[in-house]
Amino acid sequence: MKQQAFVHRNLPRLLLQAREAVMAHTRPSLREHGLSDQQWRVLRVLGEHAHCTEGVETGRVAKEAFLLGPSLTGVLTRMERAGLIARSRCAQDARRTVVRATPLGLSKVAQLSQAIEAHYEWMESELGKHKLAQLYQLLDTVIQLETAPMDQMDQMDEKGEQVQPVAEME
Amino acid sequence: MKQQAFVHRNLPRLLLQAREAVMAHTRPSLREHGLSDQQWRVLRVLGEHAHCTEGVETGRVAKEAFLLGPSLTGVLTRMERAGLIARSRCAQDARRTVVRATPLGLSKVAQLSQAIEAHYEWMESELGKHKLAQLYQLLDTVIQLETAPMDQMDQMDEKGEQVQPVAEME
DNA sequence: GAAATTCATTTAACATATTAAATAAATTCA
DNA sequence: TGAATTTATTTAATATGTTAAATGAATTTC
Repeated sequence: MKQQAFVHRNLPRLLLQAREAVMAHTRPSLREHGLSDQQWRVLRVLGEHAHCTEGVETGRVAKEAFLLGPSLTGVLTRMERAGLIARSRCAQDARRTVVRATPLGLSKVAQLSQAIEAHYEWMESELGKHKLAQLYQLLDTVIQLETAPMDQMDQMDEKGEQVQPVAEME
Repeated sequence: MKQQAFVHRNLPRLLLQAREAVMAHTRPSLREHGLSDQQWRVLRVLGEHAHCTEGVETGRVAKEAFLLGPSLTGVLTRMERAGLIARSRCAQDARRTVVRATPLGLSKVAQLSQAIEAHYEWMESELGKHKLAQLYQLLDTVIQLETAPMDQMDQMDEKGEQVQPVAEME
């Protein structure tokens, strides 16, 4: 008889598939603008901090774009080469690097934001506002549950650091 | 006033975070066994087809492990070097390569399956059976919705091929 | 105030992802 | 049958992910 090692669904795989399914919609638009997924994530973060005229520290960008430092370094190098962003040293603390989007980068944020927002409207109409909100909440719950569970408190440092990504690629 | 480009949550980011949060639990066990995320996905697939004594075609492995062909080639090379799997040519169709897990690989599947199953039990007890099932269903719905939407039928080939991953990296 | 420590980022080495092109075998068709 | 096409996989080139180590600057400590 057939062995049945797993009685549950494969949750990481489901989450990955769902992410890919959603991104499959957005990706063509990104590519038309010559952006990789990661470059878009960085641009989006910079757009959210467009009021910071001095720029955003790379550490913050990494956290909010969900990228690891070494990955971000390469991404920023290519984005700088493409004229999407500009890097400079932080005046107060010379250890830090600050990044800001160029006008070209900002214009891409504006255009793509609109397209992506339209996609959300479509999802909402197809899926229903309630179900989408329900999904958001369930994901929040899972993240919270797995990120700081009781039986792992001892493994956490005092600051309750966020778990950083360990898997991804484009 | 502050610009508010996005009124919705960032769904791809939420899905990525949730996946990372879940994997953060499993990953230490994988690493103890010297496995990368991708290697585990391959082993899990092979474990699910352990009754196929001849092995599984790499095309099928790629689909079920959610890896692209070129990535799988490298992963299998390293897994073969580590003694986890064995490759051979398909007798019927010499274009195909078939893979099977070695006893070492199978033993890792058995051990890790148990640990992962325990994790699901824990999640179920923390989150509730109902909510977990609800999450599964919502993810299925999103995947189905985004994978074969009405306004994109023209972009699909006749066979309704599954969307393959475009983003990831361990 | 100089040595030790901490902190932010980058570099280095290797694994994986992505796209396009190349190989090689099977199938179709003239 | 033999050329053209299709199918399965690999190779190649480049981008990103991951870990550890290195670099450089700020902070602490004595």
